[in-house]
Formats: sequence, C-alpha cells, structure tokens
Amino acid sequence: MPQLLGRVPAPTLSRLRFYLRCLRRLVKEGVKTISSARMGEHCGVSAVQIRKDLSYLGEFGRPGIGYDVKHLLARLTEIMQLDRQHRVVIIGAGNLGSALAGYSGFVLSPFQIVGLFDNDFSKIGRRLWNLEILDVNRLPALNRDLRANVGMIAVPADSAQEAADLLVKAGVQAILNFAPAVIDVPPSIALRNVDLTGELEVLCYFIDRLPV
Amino acid sequence: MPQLLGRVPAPTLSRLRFYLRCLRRLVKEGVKTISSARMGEHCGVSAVQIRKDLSYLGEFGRPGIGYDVKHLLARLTEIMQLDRQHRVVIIGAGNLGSALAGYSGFVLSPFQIVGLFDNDFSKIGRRLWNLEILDVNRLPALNRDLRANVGMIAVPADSAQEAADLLVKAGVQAILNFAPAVIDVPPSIALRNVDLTGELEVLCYFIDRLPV
DNA sequence: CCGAGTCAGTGAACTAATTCACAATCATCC
DNA sequence: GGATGATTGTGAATTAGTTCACTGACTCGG
Repeated sequence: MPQLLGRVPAPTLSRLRFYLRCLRRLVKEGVKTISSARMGEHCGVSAVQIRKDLSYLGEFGRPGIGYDVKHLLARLTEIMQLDRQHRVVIIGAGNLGSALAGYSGFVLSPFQIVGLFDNDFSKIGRRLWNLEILDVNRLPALNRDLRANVGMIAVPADSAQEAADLLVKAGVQAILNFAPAVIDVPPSIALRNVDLTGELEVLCYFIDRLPV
Repeated sequence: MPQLLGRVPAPTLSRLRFYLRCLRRLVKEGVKTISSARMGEHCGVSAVQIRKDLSYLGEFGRPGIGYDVKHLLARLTEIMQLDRQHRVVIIGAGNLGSALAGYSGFVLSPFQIVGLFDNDFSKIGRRLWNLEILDVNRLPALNRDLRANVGMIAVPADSAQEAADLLVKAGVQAILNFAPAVIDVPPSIALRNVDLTGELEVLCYFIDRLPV
C-alpha cells in the first residue's frame, strides 16, 4: 500500500472523483486520450489544477499527447482502492436508509450492500431489497460473517454516535455519516459526513446574493 | 439584504451550519450563553476559528461572557435566510427523490416540499407522501402556482442537466444536485452538489492509510 | 473599588492551496 | 531531420485560509 497520505492535499482528493467520473464516461465513448485542458472543461476544473492534482499521485501523461484514458482510469481506480469490492452495512432502515439500500448507483460499482440494520423492533425481521433488516445491537457479532469494511449511518442525530460506536466495534474501516451530528471515531477509521439539510441551508445563504 | 458575499470565505459558510446545529441544541437544553471554546468542543472546530468566522458576519459576543445563545441563533438564522419559508420542488421520484420527499428533517424546518416531478409516465399521477407526482415538462408552467424557489435534482446523471434547465426556466434561485454529474446554471443561481458515491469513493482512499 | 480570571475580536504570522510561467517532451508535417 | 504546435510537469509567485498572540471588555469576589 503506497503511503500517499499527507502529501496529497484534501481538496485534491475531493476532486479526484470528478476525474474518475469523467474518465469512465470517456472510456464508454471510446475516447483514447485526453488533455488536461479538455478534461477541465468536462469537469469544471482548471487544466493546471488537474495536472497539479495528478502530479501528487505520479506521472501519468505524455507531453504533446495528454493522458491515456484507460491507463489513467486504471491507475486512479487503484489509488482510490476501488479495484476491490467493498462490503457495506447500513444502519437505519428509515426513508434514507432504505433509499441507500436500493440505490441503483451501487450495481456495477465496487460497493455491495451486505447488511441493513435498525433498532426498531417493528422493522427488524422485515425484508427490503432482498435484505433482512437486522437488530443493530447484533451488528458487531454478525459482522464476523458479513465482513463489511464500510458503514453508512442513516439514523436520527440522537443515535448517530451510538451507531458509530457499533460500527467501530464491528470493525469497519470507513464510515459515511448522513446524520446531522458530529460523531467521534478512532483516528484510524475514515469518516466523512454528508449533511442534506446543512447543504440546503448553506444554499439559502446565496439566494439574492449572487452577481447577475 | 446585506451584501455579505465575497467577504465571507466559503469554508466559513460551510462551518456555519455546525454552529446553527449546535445553537439549536443549546437553546433546547436551556443554555443561555456559550463561549467560543465550549462551542468549539461541541462542533469540532477551534475556538479561534469560530470567533474568526463570526467576525466576518458581525460582532455577536461579549468579552468575559461569551455569546448569547438565542441572540446568536437568531442572527445567524437571519443571515442564512432561514427565517423565511423556502418552497422546494424535487425532480426525480425514484428511490432518492422519494426519500427526500418524505424526509422527516424537513418538518419544523424552513423547507417545505411543494412539488415532486418525474419524466416517467408510469409514475406521473401516482401519489407519494401526500404529493402527486407531476410531469417534469410542466414544471416551468406549474411553478407559477407552486412558487418554489429551491429545487433538488434526484435523477440519473444523464438527465441532470435537463432537470437543471427546467428548474432554471421555472425560476428557482437555488439548486441542490444529487446526481453525479457536473451541471451548468446561470451565475445568479446558487448551486451545490451532494455526491453519495463520490463521498464513498473518497472514503475508500483512506482505508489502511490512516495513522493508528 | 481593586485584582483575578474569563473571553471576544483582530492584526500579524504562518500554512495551505491555487495559479503562473516556463522548460522539457513528443507527434507531425514538410 | 529540423521546425512547429501541442501538452505535461513543476518550481516560483500569489492568493486564500488558519492559527497565534495580544488587547481590551466584562464579571465576580472580597
């Protein structure tokens, strides 16, 4: 495992997904090579920014030509560790949890939903998208078989920390938190937050304040 | 409308939602005043950072005391324009769109879902969460009555730009895009993107690369 | 009313990120 | 095979964001 962390700026890492997305489309369209300038147009990032970002990860391009689409995609996929399957459990079988469990974007992706958990006894035992809703308190025990390494938290803010603790105890390595709450996990576990209403709120700030 | 834009750094704006969230909880708990240090612990931001952030928006605190919780909450709410109702339409009545339409976080919030649209004739006309699913092509016309000023895009990447164009034509002022695609809107319209699989992908980068 | 302790606000120093400017590389055409 | 135009990779300059260090306001206890 190349220890690329620390040298790679966080904004660069966030932009990498745009490049991945763009490259996948280019592969589908049969495009063989692409310049940083052209790719920049596609994903709304300056050409220099793309070259700089990629330079943190290695040298992929050829002067005068550009980047080999397939090769760059393969390398980035590898660096992002998307070349292997990730087994995902979801905590919270409410609206959001159910939507995530059935999200079509996961088919043909390296992410496979292997478990759906809740603490509501009226939900436990029912089936959803071919998954049985399981008792969240049994998660650490059940994960010996499930072998999930990624967890998604889709519970109300009050129980988010509790859910996180159970995921940690279950041994996942990465957590995506959708609850509008600050949660605490050991430093060795990767954590990112997605805040729906938060994003909406920030959006409102800009209303009537943008240049025409 | 105070023209606070441009002077306020984007990261500050993103952190504001943490402060809002924290203040709302403090109000509920009956806390009267709070210092930047204490608030920092609550929302995982340094005390100086909080003071600096707030200093971009005005002077809210009193030396030796801290911030008056209710007052600060009211002022931030006003600045973020969350003191008025926002009318929201959702495009895409699939898994994600349905989950958003029924999201419980919106009750008692300034966001009210007033319309749910799709282009799939097998869905149009059906009801979901007390909303009739409407033909997305009629959105610009129907929004004269709906009067939505915010739109959420929950369609596949292919049709995201199309959805955005319809929202613009309908006259919304802000768009929250959940489709994994780069979309283009006039500069006067606020746009933010939420990228579920993208976040998951970035998360994977950190697996096995975090310090123990 | 004085002294000790708390805490907001902020210019200055520092750190991180982006953009600039340009040398080096490569295909192509004549 | 040398000139031309395209394009990468990167040190240097610039810009943006964060943290430091300190001033001055305020409370409280005696």
